[in-house]
Formats: sequence, C-alpha cells, structure tokens
Amino acid sequence: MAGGTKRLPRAVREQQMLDAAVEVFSDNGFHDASMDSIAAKASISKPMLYLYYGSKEELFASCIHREGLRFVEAISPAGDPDLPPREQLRAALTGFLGFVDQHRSSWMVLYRQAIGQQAFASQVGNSRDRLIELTEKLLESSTKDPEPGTDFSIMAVALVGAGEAVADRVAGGEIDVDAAVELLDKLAWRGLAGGKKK
Amino acid sequence: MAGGTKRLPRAVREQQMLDAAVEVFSDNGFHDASMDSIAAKASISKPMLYLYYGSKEELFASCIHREGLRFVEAISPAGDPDLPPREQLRAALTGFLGFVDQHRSSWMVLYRQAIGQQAFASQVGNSRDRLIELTEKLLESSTKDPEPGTDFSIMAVALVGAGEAVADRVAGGEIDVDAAVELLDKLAWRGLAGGKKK
Amino acid sequence: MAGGTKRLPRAVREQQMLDAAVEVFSDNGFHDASMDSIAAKASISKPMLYLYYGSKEELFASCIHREGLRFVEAISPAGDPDLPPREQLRAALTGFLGFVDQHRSSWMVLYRQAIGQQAFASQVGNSRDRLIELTEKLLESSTKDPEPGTDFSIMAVALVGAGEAVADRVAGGEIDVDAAVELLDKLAWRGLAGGKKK
Amino acid sequence: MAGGTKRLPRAVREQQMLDAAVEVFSDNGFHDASMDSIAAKASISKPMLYLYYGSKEELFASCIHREGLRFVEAISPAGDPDLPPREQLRAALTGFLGFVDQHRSSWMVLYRQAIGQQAFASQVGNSRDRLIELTEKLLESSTKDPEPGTDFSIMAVALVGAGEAVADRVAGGEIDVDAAVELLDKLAWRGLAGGKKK
DNA sequence: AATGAATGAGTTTTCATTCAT
DNA sequence: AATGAATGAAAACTCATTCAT
Repeated sequence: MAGGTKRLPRAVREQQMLDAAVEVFSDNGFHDASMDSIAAKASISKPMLYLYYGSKEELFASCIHREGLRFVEAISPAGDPDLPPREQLRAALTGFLGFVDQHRSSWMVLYRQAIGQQAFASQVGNSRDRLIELTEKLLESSTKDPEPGTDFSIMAVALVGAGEAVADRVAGGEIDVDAAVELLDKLAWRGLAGGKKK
Repeated sequence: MAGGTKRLPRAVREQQMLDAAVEVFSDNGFHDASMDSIAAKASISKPMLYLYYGSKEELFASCIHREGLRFVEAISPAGDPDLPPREQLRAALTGFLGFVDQHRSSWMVLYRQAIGQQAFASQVGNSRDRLIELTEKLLESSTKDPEPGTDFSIMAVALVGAGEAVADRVAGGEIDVDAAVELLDKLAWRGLAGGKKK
Repeated sequence: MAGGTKRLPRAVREQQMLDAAVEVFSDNGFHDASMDSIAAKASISKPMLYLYYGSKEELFASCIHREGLRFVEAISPAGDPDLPPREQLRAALTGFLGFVDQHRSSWMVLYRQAIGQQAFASQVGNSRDRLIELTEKLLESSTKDPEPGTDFSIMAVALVGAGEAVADRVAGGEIDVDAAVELLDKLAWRGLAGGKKK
Repeated sequence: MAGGTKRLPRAVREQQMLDAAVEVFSDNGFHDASMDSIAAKASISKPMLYLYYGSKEELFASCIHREGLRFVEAISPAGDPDLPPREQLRAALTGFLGFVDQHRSSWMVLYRQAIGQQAFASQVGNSRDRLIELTEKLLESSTKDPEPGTDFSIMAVALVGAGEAVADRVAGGEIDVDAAVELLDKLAWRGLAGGKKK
C-alpha cells in the first residue's frame, strides 16, 4: 500500500521532494515548516533532504527557483513581438493570472511567502522584476504619445502591484481570471475610474 | 539606588515595550525577533513582557494594533466629506504615502511582515480593508457615470495594491512621496498609459 | 532527596557545571562527551549549559582554563627565587607530579585530551609552554658551565616530555610521586643511565 | 568503459584504502574524518570500505596497525646485537626520529591521535611499549654498574617520553633529526644539564 | 565485484515560557 | 512590582551504516 519506499532515480526524487516542500512551505510559511514535516510529506527521511538540497534555505531556494521558472514560462507567450502591444499585455495578464489561478499554493506560498523572507527577497525579485520590465516595455511601446516626464518604470511597478493584489483575490477564489484580466487591462489603459466612453 | 529599576506607570511601560517590540520585529521579522532581545531593548525583564502581553504572538498583535491605529489615523483626514471626492482621494494618498515615508519601519515590518505571518494576516487585513473600503467609496462617489458592471470593490483592491507596491518604493527611498501621489492619482483617473489630455 | 534543583547563585552553578564537564570530558573525550550527559551529571538542564557557556567548545575551553590555572598554581611555588635552582626544579617537579597525582582526571582528560583537539592545542600550549619556559630558565641558571651550543630550549622540551610520560604513569597509579620526582631530578642532572655516585 | 571502476586485486585495494584513510584521519582527527571523505579520497564507494573493514573503528585500527608495523620496522635495526649498546641506542633514536621526520602525518595523526582515542590507546601502546621495552633493555645492558634500586623500566618511559616530545618538534619542522638524536643521546647518558666532561 | 539510494539515531543549539524569590 | 534562574520541547543538521540493484 504505502508503496513509497522504493529506490527512485535522483531526478524523480528531486521533484517529489520539491512537491512536498512547496506544499508544506505554502501551508506553514518558511519558518514554521519543519524539515521533519517536509520529509514526512515526501515519504522520505530527513537525510535525503539534506543530501539533495543541503539546507533548509537551499531547499526553499530550489522551490522558488522551480516555481519561478514555471511562472515565467506561463507568462512568456506574452513576449510574442508580432502581437500589438496591447494584445501582448492581455496575453501577459492572462498568463499571469491563469498561473495564479491554477497554482494557488505556488503563488501564495512561494511568491507571497518569499517576499517576506529577507534572504529570498532578491531571488523572488528576479521573477517579479522580469514581470515589471516586461510590463514597462509594453506600456512604453503601446503609448504613442506619452506625457512629458512619464516614468514608465514606476508605472509598471504600480500596475504589477495592482496585478498582485488582484492575483491574491484570484488565488483566494474571490474573483475569476477573466474578470481580473478585464479589470487590469482597463486599469492600464483607462484608469480605475474609467471614463464613460469606450 | 543603582539604576534602571524605576517603577513606571503601566501606560508608560506599555508604550516603552511596544516601541522596543516594533523596532525589533521590524529589524528581524517576527520569527527572528526573540523575546530576549525585545526585553533587552526595552530595558526590562522578560517576565514583565509576559506579564503585560502574555505571549509573543499577543505582543506582536499589540504592535500591529497600535501601528494600525496610527496608520488609519494618518489616512483619516481623507474622510472629510466636504472635499470633493477626487480631493479626498489625493488626501488619502498623501496621508498613506506620507505615513509610509515617515514610518518606514512600521510599514516595512508590521504591514509587510504581518501579511506573511499566517496568524496575523487577518488582523492586518483590518487596516488594509479599511483602506480598501475607503478607496472604494471614493471611487464610487467620484464616478458620475460608471460603466455597467463596474465592480468598484475589485477596483479598489487593485488601486490599493498599486499603492502598496509604490509605497514599498517610497519606503525604500526610491521615489518621493509627491511623485508617488501624482502617479497613483493619475492611475486612478486615467490609467497608467494615460492619454495626453487632462 | 535529590535536592539538586534549587536556585543557586551564578558562581556556584558555574563551578558545579565545570566539575561535571571536567568529569565527563575526562571520561569520554571531547567528541564523545555529549552536552546531554554533562547536563545530566550536573543535574541541570542543557539550556543552562548554553546560557552560561555558549557552546560545547567554550565549555571545554572553560574547563581547560580552570584546570590550567590550578595547574599553574600548583607549580608556581617553584618560582621562589630564593631557592637554589636545583631546589626550584625539585619544587616544580613535586608541584607538577603532585598535582597530577591528586587531580588525575584533570590531567588525563584536559591536558592529554586537549592536546589532541586541534582547536585547543594552543590553549593547552599555554600551560605547557609556561612549564617549558620555567624549566628552561631553571636549567639555564643551574648550569654553571654549559657546553657550547647547548640549546636549553629543546632540553626543556625533552625534560617536560619525560615529565609528562612519567606523569601518565603517576596518574595511572603505576608509580608514586616521590619515585617519579627522584627519577626526573636525576634525569635532569645526570642522565637516565646515571653514573654510580651521587 | 567509463573510468574508475577497475577491478583491482584485493591487496591493492586494501592499501589504496589505507592510504586514503591515513591521510584523512591525519588531517582531521578520528572523529572529524568521515567515511564519506575517506571513500572519496580512495576513489571507491563507501560500501567497499565496509566490505573490507567492517566499521570506522576497525578501519582506524587497521591504519594504526599498518603504521605501527612500519614504525617498528624503522626502529628494528637498532636490535643488532653486534653493536655496542650505546650504538644501538643511537641507531634506535635515528630510526625513530628519522621515521617521524619522513612520515610526519603517520606520526602526528596516528600516534598522537590514537593516544587521545580511548579505544585505541592500548593498540598504540603496542608499538610504544615495544619501543619502551627496547629502550629499557638497551639502558640495562649498557649500564655496567647501576645504582641500587634503579628502575630501568620507568627510566625507559621517561626517555621515550622525552623522545616523543622531541619527535613532535621534529615533525613540526622545528629542529632537525641529527640535532634531536644528539640531544636525546646526551640526555640518556649525561642528563640534560650535562656538565662538560664525560 | 561494486555502488547509488536511503535511513536510524544522535548532536548541538535555540526559544518561548515559567518559577521562586 | 520585578527579576534572576531555570527548563521543556523542538529544530536543523550529521554520520556511520545498510539495502537493492
């Protein structure tokens, strides 16, 4: 029944461990997740965790890394340069929020968690910064006639911040992906208090 | 005779402890802040901490509570019903970002920290939710002719999210309060990619 | 009956802990002595050990320090400059071997142990070096007409080495202090294969 | 096909392992030497180590054994009964200190190390005791007219102790073999403070 | 013959928390 | 009112040792 004590090739065990770690970190936060409980969830012994990942911090970093890749991957379609900028932004929003919707624990635990963890802020920053950069470029290229002094960089920060806040609600199941995409798209182009006309 | 063992009135002691606690929590995060270091910083003995606050969690909760009050207080001027809605929003933004600017550690440590801490998310939610509600009302009352289906609630979430992201940059000293207020005000009314005319 | 769980003033506990530590280190060696067993032997909890001494290494260092002081103290009478050099050497030998005889575990465990422990060799070296220096001076001042090229420093090393080897036998109860003193004294002045007359 | 997995005859493997073990034990001490690092240094897998030696302790014992043999071998020329006793002693000293000089790590790690290790003291004692016995016999046979009550056994202990202390300095590169031999030879026959005449 | 995969059992260390004075 | 003294409980991490292939 148990069936989990077989000798597995390294690559398989690695994923198995990461799956467990993501789940436990996600449920308890970095500090309150114990290596014991992660090992238990992965049905392996603690030494394996250390053999494969070296330390709790490195394990967490590996979690962030893997989830970060998945995250970037989910958004990358937006990079298609053939699409008009605004379509690219929609694609990015869809990719982003769709990812959050389908990997709630990845989002909640790793993205949100990691930001609080001094030591990992920078690593998470990578994914986030790439998102901000992407957003910045899209805003820039889609704005024909910017006001003088427009700082697209901070605008991107703000928009991504808005996106994250909305993503939390998506992850919490409070609103659905489509509505969220719609809202953020509108926010980007017409402001929240959106004027009356299209 | 020696020094340091003054009998202080309860209220004074309480603030003294909270000041120390806020500082230590802010510097180290909830988990890495030890009761020992808080007691030391407050120049009192650990048992006093327990006598007044019962447990580490309750102490942290008290910190959040006090800082939350200050936070709400800083924003409350925005509630002035005599101002036109858009002015109210500017007042709120100014209050909010000004507070962050001047109480960076309160912001970084308690607001950002607490959100990561499972157990305190809801409590922080209070201040945050009040901010969101306020924003929602302002948006609502300032929008004469909303598009059908407009969900001001989620809009407020998004705007506050944007505000928080920008606030982090303010707290980090990367942009100044005025620029941030300007940006968010514009975001709210005309969208990030804002067209050229007012 | 137990009677060991009282609140004791710091100074008392410190000695109590050191006593236990010396004994356990002495019986098991540094590595095989666990903080658990030391705490148990001292009838206190492990955290006390850490509160007072910080780490296992520091605890061991403290043991060495205390025993080293006692050791030096036992030998110091030899420093009396009023005695003729040879009497001083006898006094030193008597102090040294007498100490070993009466503090067998201190000797075996701390002196012998510590020398093997990379990290502590230098600290033990202190006591030992002082002994060697002392010996060197005595040899020097008691030799009226040294052969040219005589290196008293290495001679002292050799004599102390002989003393330590003999001390081990004293500690092991194989020979008594007086015989040992006699032997070493003779060794120093007439060589092991000592000629026939005084 | 790949590389490194040769089938080697047992005897070769054994030496290979012992070489690695001696080196690692010598560098780190018994406790801080891990079976992992020994296996790595020997370029074989841990199970091989266990297959050949059964346990870490047995492996260490084997190291001591082999080095002990080499040690005794280095000194054995001294046993030549054709030489006059004093020449035999010089030969022994030369063999002993020459060995230490050329096999510093064997000396430092195995001889000194092992003495600290409860469990191995007796085994090291073997080589040492043989040395002491040899010394004793030489002293005995070279002393024509001993003082009554002379205990050659303890004298040998003392001389060997002196030899070990000097050997440490030789191993440390502080003095050279010839000077050391000279000193110890003089010590044995005329005492450290030896006057100028025979 | 040889090893990658796996673990049981311990170790040091750190806290939040509470007595006894 | 206030604290020095003390600890239970747990966490990260390591290592000698052994299967299953």
